[in-house]
Amino acid sequence: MTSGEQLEHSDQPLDLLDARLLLLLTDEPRLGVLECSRRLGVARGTVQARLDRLLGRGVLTGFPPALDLAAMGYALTAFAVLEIAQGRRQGVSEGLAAINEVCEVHATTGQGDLFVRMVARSNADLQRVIDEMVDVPGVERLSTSIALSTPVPPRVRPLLEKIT
Amino acid sequence: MTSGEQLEHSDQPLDLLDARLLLLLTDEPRLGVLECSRRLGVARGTVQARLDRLLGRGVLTGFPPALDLAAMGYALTAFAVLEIAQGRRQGVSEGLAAINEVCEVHATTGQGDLFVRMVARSNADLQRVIDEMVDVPGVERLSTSIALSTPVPPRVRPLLEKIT
DNA sequence: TGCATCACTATACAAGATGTCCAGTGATTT
DNA sequence: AAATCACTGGACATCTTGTATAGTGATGCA
Repeated sequence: MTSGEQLEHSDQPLDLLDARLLLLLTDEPRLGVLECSRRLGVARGTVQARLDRLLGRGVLTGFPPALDLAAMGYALTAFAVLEIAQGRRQGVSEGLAAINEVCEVHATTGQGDLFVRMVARSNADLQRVIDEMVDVPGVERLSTSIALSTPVPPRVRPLLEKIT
Repeated sequence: MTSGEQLEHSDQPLDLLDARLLLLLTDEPRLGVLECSRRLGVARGTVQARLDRLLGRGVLTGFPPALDLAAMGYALTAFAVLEIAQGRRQGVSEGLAAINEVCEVHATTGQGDLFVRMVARSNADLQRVIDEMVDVPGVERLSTSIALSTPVPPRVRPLLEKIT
């Protein structure tokens, strides 16, 4: 009876309903399928199908718990740019991955070869983490900077709102 | 009858059960409270109480949907280090926050003043995003590097496993 | 030593959600 | 015109949730 979304299915990865659903789940991630369907004004089966499709396509990869590292005792977040010996990226990456406090590593263009995000409990602890990184075979130069504040915390919301 | 965790409550932010619970939810985030209690071998009420406590303390901040930006059409991730005019951090941060493709901004020590993570659909699109950033009043210098690969994707698992 | 407190177990019950069907409808494709 | 597709709306049994309560062992404190 109702209906009326714009259905230019596939090709365009996300349509309006997908975006609204993801936005809803972004704001209240523990909502069940039924509650989502009520809020969006569509049938439950539709929400279920959309979620399945998003998961299947790999757009939605899951609902991991978001942890506040600071609240867990990791007061510091720091970034490191490192230059590595030619052809050692694989090995260095593995070495970095073995360090617990290393939260993220990217290979980048530009002067630095690898870019690392890490956390530490204190300055002394950060020193220890840095030392561990320097000790990884293949690491030639490492420069660190500490995050003083985070004016824009990690977000995807604006990209979804753009669709809406 | 059973029991036997180490209960050195509070002070230590996370105990063994907390860590195991968070690890479980990291791996299978859509598990319900009941299923978690079964897997962990504790009573449902215990899991419920732990989750409430973690949420209350702010260690667990929620279960946001994890989106694969690449699958959403944002093929590129890039980082920018920018230097800004003295005393303009607030304003610049707001300007950056207004750009949809800006996913994260940190103020850092070291040469650059702000560090930005952003995404784009293509090289041309990235150019557009960079131009928008340069146009933010107060931005004096901007250098960009593109993420070629991500040897270590964002993770907190190792920090939890350390507790276990 | 003795009592209060705390975290946990174990169980219960009503209310609600989920997984899974299916028939029906309108729009799009062929 | 027929087939296809996404969606609606309803139904059903089964499972989960929110909430409560009594009982147990360990810890803390007077």
